[in-house]
Amino acid sequence: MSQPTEHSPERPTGRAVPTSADVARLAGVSRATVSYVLNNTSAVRISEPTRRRVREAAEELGYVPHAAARSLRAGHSRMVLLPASHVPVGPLYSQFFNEFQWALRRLDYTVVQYGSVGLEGEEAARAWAELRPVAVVSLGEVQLTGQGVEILKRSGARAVITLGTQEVEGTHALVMDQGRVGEAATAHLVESGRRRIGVVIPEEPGLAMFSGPRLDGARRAVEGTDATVVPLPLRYEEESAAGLAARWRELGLDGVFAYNDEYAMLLMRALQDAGVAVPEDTAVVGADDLLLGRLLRPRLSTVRIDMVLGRELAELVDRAVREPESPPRTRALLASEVVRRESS
Amino acid sequence: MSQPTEHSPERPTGRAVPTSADVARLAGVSRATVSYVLNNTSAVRISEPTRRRVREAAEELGYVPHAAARSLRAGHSRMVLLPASHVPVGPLYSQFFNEFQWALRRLDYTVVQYGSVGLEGEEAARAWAELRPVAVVSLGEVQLTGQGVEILKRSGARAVITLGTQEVEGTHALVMDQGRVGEAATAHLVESGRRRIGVVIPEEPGLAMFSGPRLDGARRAVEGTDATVVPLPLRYEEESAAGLAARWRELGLDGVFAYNDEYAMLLMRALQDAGVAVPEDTAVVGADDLLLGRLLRPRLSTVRIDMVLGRELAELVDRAVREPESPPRTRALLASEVVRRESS
DNA sequence: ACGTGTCACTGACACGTGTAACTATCTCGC
DNA sequence: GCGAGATAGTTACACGTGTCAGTGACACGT
Repeated sequence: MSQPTEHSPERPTGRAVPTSADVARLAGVSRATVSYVLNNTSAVRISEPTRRRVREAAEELGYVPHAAARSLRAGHSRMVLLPASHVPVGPLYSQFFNEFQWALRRLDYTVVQYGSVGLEGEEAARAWAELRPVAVVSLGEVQLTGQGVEILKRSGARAVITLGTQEVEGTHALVMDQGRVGEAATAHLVESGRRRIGVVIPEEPGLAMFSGPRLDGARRAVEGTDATVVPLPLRYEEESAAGLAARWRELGLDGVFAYNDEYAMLLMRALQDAGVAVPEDTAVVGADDLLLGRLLRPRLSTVRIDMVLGRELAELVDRAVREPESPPRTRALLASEVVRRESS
Repeated sequence: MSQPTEHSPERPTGRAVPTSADVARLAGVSRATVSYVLNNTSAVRISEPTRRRVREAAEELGYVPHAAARSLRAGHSRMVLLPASHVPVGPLYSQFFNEFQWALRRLDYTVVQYGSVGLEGEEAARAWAELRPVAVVSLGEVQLTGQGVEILKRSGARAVITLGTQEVEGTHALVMDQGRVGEAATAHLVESGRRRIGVVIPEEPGLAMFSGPRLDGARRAVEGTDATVVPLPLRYEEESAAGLAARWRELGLDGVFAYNDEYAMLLMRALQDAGVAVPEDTAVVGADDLLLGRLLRPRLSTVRIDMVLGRELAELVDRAVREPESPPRTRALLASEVVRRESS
């Protein structure tokens, strides 16, 4: 609109985006030469003076290659696609994620997190396939179906890796066996003499994927014993916790696995305020081994979870890309270990 | 280097990825017709039977358009690029981020988070520019220079928006004035009669961007009063907090702004263990208003921060894209308010 | 004089898509 | 019988890049 001294009717932005042809023109060489120089193609020899002229021209024009055109021509990209997560994730996951990105970059992949909020199943798979990634690493928020995997593979993806709570047909699946977390926590409570054991189920959406298997694991742990398990819906709010604590005696519970440390802290405070002694009347166990859990009195017992290493996962991706014919393998993860402190 | 068994020169995957030409062949029409049908181009009329044949052919082949080719032809994309964050961020930020993504998708943009871990300044800008995004929203981890902004704009980006702690030349800048957080917290302490006020500075890397301005704000708050400010380096570990608490009497502090609620909880526990009464001997104020802070005894006083709304930011991006000639505006953010509880 | 080889490049094509310009066929008014 | 207009398509080009095959120019051995 009001740029001072621009009057070219062509481009609203004023000047066009420079291409390799512009660089070639300015350097007085052919476009092919430009490509050879800027990509350091070893099969072709270009004299040193020419190389310099090309580099200087590129610098002067501020030339940046067009990634889309490049990968169109090449027929493939080294892009690894990660559907962007929309679950509020903790620091544990955050650290894993950075490590993973860093490792992939080391292996010369381009990591792209693609926001597919609001898309589901097959539709999401199609949106991802449009980008022609060489690999897709789904972190479990979007449930990938066998159909979706087929779409991705047909679009040229050489590897589809899922990191979630269950196996997906046709993919390299890293299954985080959340059940073992619930099992370990509950077994610990049973061993320390508890008999009626509550299991907190967060009411927040998006966590069912974790809480379900954890509850199943808890049930497994009491099989063959005289202990029983009681599911306890809970919202992450003080009122909800207070309401639950008020019904505690009537529920007759003497132990609780509280999903994770945050819910455990919330519930433990509510119990104490309601006059329930921890651990005497009721033992409380969380999960994730957060630092904050150690600050409470009594100190919170927890389940420490060994997350998969980011570097390890990156190597798996790389191997899967290089050998796309190797059959997809499923691997179980999530070694977990009870850390007993004072609340149990 | 050492890939073991690569000897198929043509296509390792066996069958090729279907293109619109394949669809055209199967449907017995021209490629243009396929494009018109699949894009619902309104300017051209295609009969209903033909439309059906094309759609069925596309379905049968599992055709998915090639995003790179498409945006190459179109000359632009509706991609908004977000440099991926590698700061361990809290739930507050996480929520904002999801809202932002969702709102942008509503406006028909494609959100891509690009992992530029390990790249810096101009190099990072160049990597982003290769993707030819229509807008770049930098969330502050990577410091964008004026030079970098120039590269991006020359590559066709119609808007560069920075959300950070300081303004960047040539961009629409949303400046989160972290100083006001420190100022509000410290002013509150001064008003309640405290005179020697500690300000926690996390030693974790990546947080300096926030802690520095907060300290400055604290200093501003004591100007013209007889109160003083003492910086307190602290690692997010129990030992570090215990060490600091052990020196408390010798430091002679009677109030502390602990950077945020998590550090505040850590420090408050250490102080109590060291025999320092809160709030009688020392008042403690955190920031972020986490639920967990309300669980402690005494309940933690804090600074509630009104984050920018994701939807609001998305609309700003959209406006900037549609009117690229409008001059970049800088806006200050971060209204913050002290929530007094029991620890101060 | 001639084949062979090396050096330093250039010409031309292909990747997959969107769309402006064109064509062929049919209908209708007069 | 014939131009005008609608209908239903098709042909051809452009986007920016990588790379194969070719092309002069020159050197060298026989």
